[in-house]
Amino acid sequence: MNDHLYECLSNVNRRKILYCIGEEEKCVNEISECLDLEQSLTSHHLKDLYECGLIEKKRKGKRIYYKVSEPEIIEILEKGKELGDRLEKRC
Amino acid sequence: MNDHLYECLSNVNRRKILYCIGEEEKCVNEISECLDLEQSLTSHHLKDLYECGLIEKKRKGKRIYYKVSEPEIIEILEKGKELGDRLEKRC
DNA sequence: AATTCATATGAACGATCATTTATATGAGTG
DNA sequence: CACTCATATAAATGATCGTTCATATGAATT
Repeated sequence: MNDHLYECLSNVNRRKILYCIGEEEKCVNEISECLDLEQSLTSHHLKDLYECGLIEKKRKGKRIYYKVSEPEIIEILEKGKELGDRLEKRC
Repeated sequence: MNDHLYECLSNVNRRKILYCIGEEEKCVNEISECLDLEQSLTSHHLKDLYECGLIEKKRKGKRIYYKVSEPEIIEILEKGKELGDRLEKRC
């Protein structure tokens, strides 16, 4: 998984998580609810994102809060999304 | 495969192909040799890239030349690479 | 039209991935 | 200390992906 950024970004749920915590940090439950994903699945994806260095975590009491470590990733995602949309419309 | 750009970019050989034909258009054999990939594997990846809209093809005699359709993709790849490197060094 | 060169395609297979289920860890609370 | 809340992890499974091998297509050449 940790080979390259783009492998980590290839999964739509991981991209959604990045968008979701891009605005403000959130705990695992919030992310799960926000994206309607099972808690354990969210945890798995958070692990991948964390090992890739894309997100940071911080414990506050029982909860663990995650946030994007490099805000630039959101810009890259946006650029990719724009390009993707443009390519689709072409066909 | 055609769901989203990032799924197409997740494979390292496809990314290499994009870099390879980013500078100037090349035929399949040239791409194969350039990246040391089997011809059929190259063709498979070219098909994926083509269906994603990332590349264009043009026949000249026996050969088929491929080029990047949206040069912006190279910039996005570069940005991703820079970010990926930065994230790795952090650890 | 048969042959050759360039590329594409299809089937097969192992490898990796995404998801679910069940369970473990670990911090706070009564 | 027992309990519960929040999160993590491990095992299992089906799905998808990357690659290889064999073969097909299609254009040029003889």
